[in-house]
Amino acid sequence: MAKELTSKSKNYSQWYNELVVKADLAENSAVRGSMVIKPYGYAIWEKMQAQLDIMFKETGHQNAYFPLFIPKSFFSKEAAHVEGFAKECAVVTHYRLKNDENGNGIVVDPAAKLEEELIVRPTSETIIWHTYKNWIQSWRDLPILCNQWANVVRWEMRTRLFLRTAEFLWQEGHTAHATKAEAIEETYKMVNVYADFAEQFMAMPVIKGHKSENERFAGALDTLTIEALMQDGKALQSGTSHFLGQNFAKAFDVQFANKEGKLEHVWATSWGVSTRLMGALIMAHSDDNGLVLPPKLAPFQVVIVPIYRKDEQLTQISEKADEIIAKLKALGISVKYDDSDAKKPGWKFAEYELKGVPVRLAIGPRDLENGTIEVARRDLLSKEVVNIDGIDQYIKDLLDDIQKTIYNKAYKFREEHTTPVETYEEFKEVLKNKGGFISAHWDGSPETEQKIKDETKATIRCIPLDAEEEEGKCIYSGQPSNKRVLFALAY
RNA sequence: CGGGGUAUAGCACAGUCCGGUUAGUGUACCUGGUUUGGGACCAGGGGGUCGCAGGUUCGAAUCCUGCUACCCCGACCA
Repeated sequence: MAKELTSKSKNYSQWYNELVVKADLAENSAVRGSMVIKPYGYAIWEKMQAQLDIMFKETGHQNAYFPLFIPKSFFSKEAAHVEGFAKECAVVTHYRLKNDENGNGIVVDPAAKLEEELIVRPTSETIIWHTYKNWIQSWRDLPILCNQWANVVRWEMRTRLFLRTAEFLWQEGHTAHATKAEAIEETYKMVNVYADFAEQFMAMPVIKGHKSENERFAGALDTLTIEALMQDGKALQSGTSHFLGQNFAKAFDVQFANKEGKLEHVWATSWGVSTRLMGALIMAHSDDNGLVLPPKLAPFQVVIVPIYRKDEQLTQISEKADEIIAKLKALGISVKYDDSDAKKPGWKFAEYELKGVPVRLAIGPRDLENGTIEVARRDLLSKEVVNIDGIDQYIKDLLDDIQKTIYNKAYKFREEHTTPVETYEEFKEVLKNKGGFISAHWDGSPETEQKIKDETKATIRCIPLDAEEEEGKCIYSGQPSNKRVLFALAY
């Protein structure tokens, strides 16, 4: 990593890309804007998936799978939706290749043109609602609470590793309800699941809130979001939950017979989080030595590095290490023992710091003599020598403490970088010199938000769910406002 | 699509302005030895169509033309 780059550096994306690559998480692939997720990075994603999946099941959802390809005509059925996604779709037009007669290698066979083009899903509302039409006839068929783990493709003009790749992995929940109230309740329920996941597992504090009209999902009546603050003062939308009203039910003609025997359109929600969460995790916690992973999402929570000169020493150390590993595993702690002879201890120390392993244990001849072990924690970069008796419980407590400490650090950072302002001058000053969330009054009009965006690049990240009623004046127009909203520069 | 930049070993770069030995440095890699409590040291070794295609020239990584890819800044966005 270049020395002048730090986590506070203005060239944050460069620092981030360096870290991501060096931490062995991902790299850009041969295809523009898409990524290869390397094994260590994918292990983190699997941890996230596993936990989210548990939380979805706990809230009554089931997994299902829908097609990758969506007929083009499906997209035109919901006007706002097609408007939102038309500009960034990958389109399949042919189904066969052939050898070129002029010797130019393999070419697309013009004879194999598809009758109707297929869109590689940018999101699955359309294909799913097409399917739901066949699943729903009566109020007895509702609700439908499905989630899909899948990849989607959005042909973005500009991409950024993890945060905005052309192809990304995500989950998308799609639910169908008999009543408006039940659908709205579902929308809130899932944004709460996301917030709990972010805070309890990613150790990343988030603000729950409504998106403004300008930032709302294409086709939604309301979009709830969790917004996190990165260390460079920019905000990242980390998950969204949409109340879709009856828009998709009407577009795909999905009606059910209610208890009175009358036909009604179904109410819908959709919600999703993506591999962008990986980017959030990295950018929220990393320091100049590399990743800092919360213990609950680390592929392994503890690494043991033996320090030895001779093979006999390694044998003795390994015996001790095996005892410790057995004890730690009994407490549900994941451990890697790195007795590889290929690298020296110093190299391993640096490497596991880069990878963000929460706790590092080192055992050498000195420890064998004294009955001790060296314990280093990644979040504080501190280390101490402790007695080996009771080490298992000691590590368990330490992991809990690290999880909390990482969260508290991020929380403190966010509190220190959330600034209430009263005037537009103040707004611009804070935005330029301090960054972070800016809490300000807004008149509620899309025009005002657009003007502020044009002039400062800052957008309304959300209207917080817990915003207090408060008389005020819009910082831009001076019109009356009854609550503050959060502005920030965003990724 | 607009504006700027880059393309030379797995990676990071120098060399290009001002053409001229066998294209170089760091790192990584291979072999041997000494090392191992914070990214070791010594010695030896392998690895290059200098992005692609033309052109100028006795001679091109270097000059000219065209093309392509990537990066950064905008418009777009989970």
